[in-house]
Amino acid sequence: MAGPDLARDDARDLLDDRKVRILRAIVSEYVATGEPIGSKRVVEVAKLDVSAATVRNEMSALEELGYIHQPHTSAGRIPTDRGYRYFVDELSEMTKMPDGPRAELVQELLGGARDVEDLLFRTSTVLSQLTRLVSLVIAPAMDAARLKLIELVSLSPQTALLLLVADTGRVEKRVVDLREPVTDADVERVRTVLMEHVRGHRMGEVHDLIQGLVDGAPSELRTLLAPIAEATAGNLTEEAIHHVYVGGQASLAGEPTFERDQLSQVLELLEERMTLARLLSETGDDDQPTVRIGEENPVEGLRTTSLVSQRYRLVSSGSLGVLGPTRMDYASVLATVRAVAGQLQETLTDLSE
Amino acid sequence: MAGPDLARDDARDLLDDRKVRILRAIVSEYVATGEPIGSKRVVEVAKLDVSAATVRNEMSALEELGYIHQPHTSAGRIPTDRGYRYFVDELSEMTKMPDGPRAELVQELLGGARDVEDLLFRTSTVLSQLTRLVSLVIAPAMDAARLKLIELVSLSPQTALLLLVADTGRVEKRVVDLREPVTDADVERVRTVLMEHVRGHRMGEVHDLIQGLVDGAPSELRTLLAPIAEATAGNLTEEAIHHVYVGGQASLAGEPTFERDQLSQVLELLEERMTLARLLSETGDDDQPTVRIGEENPVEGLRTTSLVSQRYRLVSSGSLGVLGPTRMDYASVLATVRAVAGQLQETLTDLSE
DNA sequence: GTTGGCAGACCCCGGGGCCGAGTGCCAGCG
DNA sequence: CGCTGGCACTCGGCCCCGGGGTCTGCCAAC
Repeated sequence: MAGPDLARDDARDLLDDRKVRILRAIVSEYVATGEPIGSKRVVEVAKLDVSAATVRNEMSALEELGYIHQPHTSAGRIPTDRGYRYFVDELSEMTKMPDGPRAELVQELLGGARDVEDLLFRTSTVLSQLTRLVSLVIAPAMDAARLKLIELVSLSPQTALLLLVADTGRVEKRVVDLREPVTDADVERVRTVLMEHVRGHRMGEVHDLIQGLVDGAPSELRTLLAPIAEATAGNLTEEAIHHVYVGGQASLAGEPTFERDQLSQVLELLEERMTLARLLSETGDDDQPTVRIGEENPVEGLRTTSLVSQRYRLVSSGSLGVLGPTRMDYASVLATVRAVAGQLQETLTDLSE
Repeated sequence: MAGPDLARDDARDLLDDRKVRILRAIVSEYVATGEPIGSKRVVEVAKLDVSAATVRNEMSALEELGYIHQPHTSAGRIPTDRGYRYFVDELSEMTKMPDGPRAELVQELLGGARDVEDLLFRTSTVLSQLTRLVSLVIAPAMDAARLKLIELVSLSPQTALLLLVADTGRVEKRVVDLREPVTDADVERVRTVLMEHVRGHRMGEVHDLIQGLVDGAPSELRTLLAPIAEATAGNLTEEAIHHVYVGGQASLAGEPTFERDQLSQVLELLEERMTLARLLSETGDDDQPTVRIGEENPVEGLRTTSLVSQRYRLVSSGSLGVLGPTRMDYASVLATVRAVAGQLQETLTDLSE
C-alpha cells in the first residue's frame, strides 16, 4: 500500500530477487500446465532454499501487489495480466532474444509464393502453425508506393476494368461503370492520358491527379474519365481492410481457457476486418514486437486474450501478429513473431527491388 | 424388414401419410428447439386425432426404418440423417420453393462491389449472415475465360510482374524471377509479342501458347520468355484454391450441438482451402442446390454437418454454399442459397457483359 | 526473517435418492 | 385389426452429502 500507482517499471523494481524467482516459477509453470500453482510446487521449481511457508508469505505479498491471483480460497495462484507483463517487459529489455525458427521457415515462406498476396497468405499460415495461435497479417498501406502501371481494359461496351499496379507488386483493380457505350479507340486514348499523367506518382495521390485530369479534359474524354475518378475515390488504401489474413482459428477452439461464448465472441471479432486492421495498425514502430496483454487490449471482447504484433517495413509498413489466450509462452511467441516478421520483410524486398 | 435396402425413393413411398406427418413434426420441432421430441409433443404439433400411445407405435416403426433415433432409452426422438433426407427430397421435388430474401439482398450484394473478388467476399458475408451458418464461396474456374490483356511490368532489374486479365474481370498475377537483369526495351518487346500471340485465347491454353513461343523465339527473347512460361505453368486455375471465401465461423461456436473437439476439427477443415474447393466442386450441375447430410458427406470430420451448395454459372461455373450442423432448417437454407446464387450470377453477368 | 504445525476453506468426485419425461407393452374396446 | 388408456420401467438430470486432497493463512517458536 506504500505506493499503489507506481508506474510499471518502478513497481517492478520493488520486487526483490526472491519474489521475482517465485513469480517466474508461477508464470512458467502455469503456462506449461494450465493449473494453479501452489507454494510447494514453487519451492521445487524455483529451487529455493526456503520452506513452503516462507514462499506462502511471499506469494501473499505478490498477490497484494497485483501480480498473481487465486481463483478461489485454497487454490494455487495464477498470474494476472500484470504478472505476465512483468516478464514481457523483462524480455523486451534483453537485447538478444531466444532464437525463433530459421531454416524451414525460410523454405516455407519463400517456397514459391506467386505474388504478394500469396506471400502474405503463406505468412499467416506459417505463423499460426508455428505458434498454434491465431495469426493476423495485414498488407502494407499503399499510399507511399509508386504507381508503376495504370491500365484500362474494357470488359463490355459499358464496363471496364481499371488496373493499378504499384512498384511493390500490389495490384488494385476496380470495375468501372462507364454509363454509356464507348469505343475501343476512346479507351485507348484515356489509357494513354492516364499513363502519361499519373505513372510514377504515389498511390495516395492518384485520385486527386485523375480528378484534376477530369476538370481539364476535353468533353468527350471527360465522360469517360469521370467514372474512373470516382472509382479511385475513397482511399485506395482503405481497401487494405479486405487484405487481413487470418489463420489458425481452430487453435482457439482447442484452448480450454475459453468459455463457449467467449470463443464465439472472439471468432466474431476475427471476421470484422475493420477492427482487426485498426488493432494491428496500433503496433509500435520499433523493431520490438508490441505486446498487449488481457485488459491492456483496447477492444472489448479481447480482454481475455493477448496480442503480440510487429511491424514489417517495405516502402511503407504493414504489420503482423498472433492472438491467443493470455496464458501463452511469451518468450517463444515473441521470438517467432519477430523471426517471421523479419523473414517476411526480407522476402518482400527481394521481390520488389 | 420386408425390404431393407430399398433405394431412397422407394423407401419413401412406403411411409403412409400418418407416419409422414409424425416424421415432419419431429423434424420441424427438433430443428426449432434442439431437444428430443416425445410422443405427446408430436400429437400436439401434428394435430393428430389419435392418442400418444398410437404415435408411440408409429415412432417405433419409424425408428426401425431408420428415420429417427433416440439418444437414450426414455428420451424423445431425434431425426437421423435419413429423416432429414426424406424432407429434403420432398423439397427438391416441389417446383416452387419458399422465397428467399430479396430486396435487401440485392442492395447489399450489388452495393458497391469494387471488383469480382470483392463481390465474392461480400456474397460470402451475406450468405453467412442470412443463414447464420458457415458460408463458402468459390470463384469460377478460369479455364474457359478469354484472355483480355497480358502485361509485363518490371518491378526491379531482375523481377517483373506478369498480369493476366480475363474477360470475366478476374486478374491473375505472378512475380517472375528473370534470373538476369533486362532492359526496359526487352520487356517492351516481350510484352508486344505476348499480347500479339495470346490475347483472346482461353486462359487454359495460355501456358501452352507461351511455351510454344519460347521454342520459336530468337535467343535473346528466349531467356526472358522462359521464366514467364514457367510462371504460368502449374494450372493457372489451381490458383483458385486460394479464392475460397469463408465466412461466419463464429456461428459454429454458438452451436451447442457440437462438442468442443468436433468444433475444433471442423474449424481446422475450414482452413484447408484445397479440401473446401474439392468439396464445393462436387456440386450438382442442375439449378437445384445439392444437399449432403451428415454421413453422406465425403469428408471425414464433417459427418455431423450438412452442406448445402449450388453452382452459379458465368463463362464457366463456380459454386457456393453453407455448412452447418445437420440440424438446420433445410427449407429456408435451400431457399436462401438458391436466391443468393441467383443474385450472384446476375450481378456477375451485369459486370462483364 | 524463517520455520513447522495446524485449522480451515474449498474443489472435485462419487454415491444415493428423487423427480420427471418418455418409452414399451399389454389387455381391452370398438 | 387398429386404437386406446394404463402401467411398469428406464434413464438422465439434479440436488445433496460426505470423503479425500490440496493449498492457504495464521501462529507460536526458533
